[in-house]
Amino acid sequence: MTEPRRLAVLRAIVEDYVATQEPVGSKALVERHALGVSPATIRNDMAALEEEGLIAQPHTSAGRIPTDKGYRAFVDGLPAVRPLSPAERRAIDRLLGNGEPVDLDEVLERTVRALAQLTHQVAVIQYPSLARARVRHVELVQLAPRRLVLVLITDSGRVEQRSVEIPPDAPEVVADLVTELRGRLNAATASRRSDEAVAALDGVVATWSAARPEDSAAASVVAAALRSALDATREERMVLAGTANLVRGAGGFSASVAPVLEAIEEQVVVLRLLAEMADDPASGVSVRIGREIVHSGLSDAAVVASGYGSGGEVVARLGILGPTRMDYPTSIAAVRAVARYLSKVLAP
Amino acid sequence: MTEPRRLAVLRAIVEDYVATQEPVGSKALVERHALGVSPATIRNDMAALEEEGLIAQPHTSAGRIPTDKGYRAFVDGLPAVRPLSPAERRAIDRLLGNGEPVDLDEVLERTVRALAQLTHQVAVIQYPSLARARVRHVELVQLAPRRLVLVLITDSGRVEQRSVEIPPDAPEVVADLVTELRGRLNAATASRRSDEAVAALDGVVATWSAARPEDSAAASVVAAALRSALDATREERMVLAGTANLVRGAGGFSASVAPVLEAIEEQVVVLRLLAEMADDPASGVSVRIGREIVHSGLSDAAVVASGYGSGGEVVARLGILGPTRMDYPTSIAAVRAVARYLSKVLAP
DNA sequence: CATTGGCACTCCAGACTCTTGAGTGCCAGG
DNA sequence: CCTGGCACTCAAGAGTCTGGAGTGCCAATG
Repeated sequence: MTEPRRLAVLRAIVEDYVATQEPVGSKALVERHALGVSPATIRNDMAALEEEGLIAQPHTSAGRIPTDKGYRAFVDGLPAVRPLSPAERRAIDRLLGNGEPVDLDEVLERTVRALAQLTHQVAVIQYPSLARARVRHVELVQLAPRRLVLVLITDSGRVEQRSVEIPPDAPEVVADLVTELRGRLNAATASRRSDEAVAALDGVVATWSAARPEDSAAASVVAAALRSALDATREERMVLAGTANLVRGAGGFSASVAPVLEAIEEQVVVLRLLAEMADDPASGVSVRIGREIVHSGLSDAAVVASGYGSGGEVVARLGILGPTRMDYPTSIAAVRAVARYLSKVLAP
Repeated sequence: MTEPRRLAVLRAIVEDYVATQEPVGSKALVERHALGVSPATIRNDMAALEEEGLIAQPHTSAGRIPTDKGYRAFVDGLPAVRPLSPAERRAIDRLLGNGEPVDLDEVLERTVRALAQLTHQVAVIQYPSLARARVRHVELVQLAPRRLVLVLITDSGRVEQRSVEIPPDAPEVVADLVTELRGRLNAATASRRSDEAVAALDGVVATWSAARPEDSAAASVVAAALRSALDATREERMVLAGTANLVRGAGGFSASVAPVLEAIEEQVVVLRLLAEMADDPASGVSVRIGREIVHSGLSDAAVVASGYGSGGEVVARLGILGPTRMDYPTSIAAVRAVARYLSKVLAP
């Protein structure tokens, strides 16, 4: 029983099971794959694979299906990243190539839809994390006597907004106060990273309160809003597409899809999951399978993810989520390709 | 066969069917509702109701289920908007009451989640339409020699952003150019409604090109971005929650939920649907049931929607989407309550 | 004339059985 | 180490049966 053949058998089992969604037996295996040995031999290999916990049978005398561990061995044993087929390449071009991208939101929106369509899974893209981004400009605009809106622009082009309500016990703000406050905030935070900018805020409030004590309340609520906006640049957001794919191939998940949908709606879960996945240095892609995902509702899901970012630096992550029984080679290739595309588009 | 009793029978059928999800027969009906007549009488009524197309039997010798038309009659015959139960009121307070709303995005996000939880359906909130909003401020910030970001702030607090790329054959822009362009754009558009502002833009580009012909290319791409942002204030966006509810009560939809999920992901469909629903003046809520919705994938869905807006003026709509077999009284009450809540919160 | 009890009829759902076929493990022989 | 053969297992599907819920119709009744 040669060692390499056993892996070939595992690979064949995974491929057939992914394709047919049915337990695969020894006879079917030798028919569909040129393994050069008889079914009996395959049975011996299967027994060994089952011994190792890589495959299992749903019931006695049924074919075998891969376990999480089996998928893991399959993925780790993949020779290299499969290049995209011409059809896939065309599909990417078609989905992403045309039209002028008008802003970050739209680029991500379009890209996530493309990824979902390519892989037939749920696609997720995390917004570029801006912990390293620098403050470019702070805009403060008055909408009503007691109502302002604050807009934070970072050098990566992300825009955060906060509405500010002046408390009723403080005096109403007037235009030149807004102007001056805006000036001071910009002076204090411009070109700073968000953590530095937050630190500088206290000083602004202090000197302001000393100079114009009657308006200290207004200054502090505005500062609080700015602090919140700065914090948000470190906080994560995401965009999502392809939810319908979850129920489409209805047999995808063994149990119900409800817990999966719930986990997805609870975006925090997905973001945390993406964050804790470290990419394989060779392929740039990481894979989590079944029980490797700690979250309870996702125990029969798998995630394929990759970092992306401008200039080689990973600023955020994207990926797909689907049943463990998914086409890993295709998914990995698609995620990798889309991550590269997005990195290129976002490069300044 | 008195006319009012027939409506009572219809109401009872709808209620039982919604509760049990099973066809309801004459005997079960008299047991669960105090109708004061015998099953045989009910059967006569049922025959009449079926004659009118309000109910139907899945097969001969099964109980009856309401048709779309039956639900419609049921909804139209509802005595009045059911007041919220104390439990529901508490739930709304709990879900929406606490915490300072920091900005529009977050208010809508939180509200839509609450609505989904209250009704156990998919909830949708359309962003406030800003066709009537006025330009408050246009900000133009330079990120790189050929890269700008443009931010549009309206007096309703909505913020739109566009990134602007200066074409490589035009000269790079310098700081004072940005400043001057920003000034001219603000002068031309401030306090204008978006359609007026769009109209004024051409003038800006024209005078600018005359004054500084070498930078006319930069001016026109910036103007295009601003025009796009202004257009977007009229275009619709929406926020969504509760997708998991679609599959939760798995028997909800007769066929698969896949087409419904697809329609929802195609947000345009939902937005168009919301837009074409006119609220009943009495309750402020409108209902579309089954085939009344033209979209093919939604033929066994129902939508309960309501407008909301600050100061009595409807600026946008919100609603829920679920199977035709839904608890209309509760849904209508919840949609109404949440719409009122949101109107109050957004009131300046 | 609406209402009611009775009755014959229909038909789905679930339980039960049977059969089939794919698949397995093991063993003895190459 | 591979292979063919053989006995064994078991889920899935096809039939069959039966109970019960439900209906429509009709004659009787207040």
